[in-house]
Amino acid sequence: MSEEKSLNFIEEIIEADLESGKYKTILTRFPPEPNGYLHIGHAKSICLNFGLGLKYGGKTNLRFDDTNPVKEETEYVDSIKEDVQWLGFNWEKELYASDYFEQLYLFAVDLIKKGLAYVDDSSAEEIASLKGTPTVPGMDSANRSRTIDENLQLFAQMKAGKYADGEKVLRAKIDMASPNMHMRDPLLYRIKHAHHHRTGDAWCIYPMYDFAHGQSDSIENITHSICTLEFIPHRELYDWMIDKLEIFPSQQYEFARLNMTYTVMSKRKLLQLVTEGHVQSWDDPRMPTISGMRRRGFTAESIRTFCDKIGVARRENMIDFSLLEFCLREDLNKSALRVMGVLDPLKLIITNYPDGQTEELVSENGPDEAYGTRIVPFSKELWVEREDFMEEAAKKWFRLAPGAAVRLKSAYIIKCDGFTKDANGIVNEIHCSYLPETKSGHDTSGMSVKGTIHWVSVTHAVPAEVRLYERLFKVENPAAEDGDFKEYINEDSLKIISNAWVEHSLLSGTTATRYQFLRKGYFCLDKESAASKLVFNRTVTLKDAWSKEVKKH
RNA sequence: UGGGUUAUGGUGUAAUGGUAACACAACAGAUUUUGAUUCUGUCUUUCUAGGUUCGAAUCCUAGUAACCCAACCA
Repeated sequence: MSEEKSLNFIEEIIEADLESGKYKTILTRFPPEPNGYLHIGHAKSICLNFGLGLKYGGKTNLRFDDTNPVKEETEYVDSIKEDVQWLGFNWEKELYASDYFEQLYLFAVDLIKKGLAYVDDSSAEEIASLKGTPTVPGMDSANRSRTIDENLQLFAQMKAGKYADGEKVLRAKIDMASPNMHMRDPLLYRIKHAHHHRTGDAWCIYPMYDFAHGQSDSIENITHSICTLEFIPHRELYDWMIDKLEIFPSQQYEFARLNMTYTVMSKRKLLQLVTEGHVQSWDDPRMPTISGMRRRGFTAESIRTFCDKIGVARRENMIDFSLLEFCLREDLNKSALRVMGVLDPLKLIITNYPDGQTEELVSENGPDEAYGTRIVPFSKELWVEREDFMEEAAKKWFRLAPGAAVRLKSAYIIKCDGFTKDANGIVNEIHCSYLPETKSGHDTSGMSVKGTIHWVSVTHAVPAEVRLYERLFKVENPAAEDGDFKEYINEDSLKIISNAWVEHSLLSGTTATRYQFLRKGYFCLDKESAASKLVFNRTVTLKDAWSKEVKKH
């Protein structure tokens, strides 16, 4: 009651249904086809359906819409279950449309007996040409007037395997002149002599979406069947089936699917990215798949927050990728361990520091005291970030440059005295002197500097590979551009750094550990990482006011 | 004989006839041993034209634009 947040349109419907007594409790479902991996668009649907169940004390089923055996595989079933669980949701029942094949077959027989379905011998082409167009009414098939007995016999023979693929179909008898193309005698069953991932070879006829989905909802007593906008034209048929079959009246509601800038969101396109090698796999960290995002280091919490923030409505949308990044950073900032890692190393020598000496300095692990501290070794030679040094300081430059002073995080203030270059004219060493009285936590100097930089001790550092990811596409909406969407792929979306140095403490992490490399971004261990060779993914950068400053000039 | 759906700042989402608000983005500034975080502030909105009303984002009329529908896919 204290929650003032306004309801989305589906919540309004549910509250009205609960209040009127239409339902005592609600039952929703998340109904993926197991023909690919789940992506962030599915996450919106998952959060919606499971969220509604949770919010209103109802339940949510996970139902696999597995009515097309040639596209579906157990591998996908497994990944979908893993992804839903990872997102933090528990389903009431794990169900399959294929569980209902027998019941669905009986429904079809019922329809035939009622004179509302018939077997058609027409080819796919003939059916298409008789269908008409949106502006031209269709025409009846010659088989439309078959007797009920004949239809019953033919359908039984279809089931028995008497016919080859495509030889016959079962159609609903509705209205070939309907303005809704889906009502022009839609196909109910087609013949496919194919192996099904669950029913094996038990069936050679398979129900179409329109004869499986709504009926499955009804069998399960789903109260609110939520799908995306493109199914609006199917709703008339959905209702027709329930009416004619006289079964539980589930109701379909549609919302707008998620679109996000700089990525694509269709399984077909994502599949192409994988099969054509534009990315490595479905869980490539650049992919908008749940598994890709998980591997990249996204937290389930951040994805849930994102889905909550984008809302649920019925108009087309294009969400800024930056909103997702905002939700990610907001969550990671609360929990990521603060560590130091140098991605583009440049050697810094503290000329007045004793040779061979090591100090154990203390550095904080997290955003607040509760995270405690750890020891970070310090010595005469350090790796620092190459981009933290300029031969000639720019305006507003707070970092290293000849004559400039900076603080080494958790260590000392140092002053840059000079640098050397290699034979190619590339800077290879920076020479600095440190101020012993500026030791972190014990600073008695009263000095203050504008810049603080991260570092790792050369003799103590651990080598690591770091993978940096950029957006996968160069344009906001690749699907809407002229030509093939793949022309807009960002060829520089993956940058592999093989010579990074990180602090020793990173040897003890797991893939579940979230790190903030100070000043560089949020990172996590990749699944390919090993003790012998650490591999990190950059989940997301930190916001960077300096790079904006640079771009301005 | 076409039908359906949707229009609110740069992007999303609210406001259910009564002060157009919240978040992201952008832009300024303060704090900072992360140019991060945090904090403060600025910026821009009801598709168009009529109408009803004391009062319209909301109701009415007529337009306009975008998206969806003619797979033996889901």
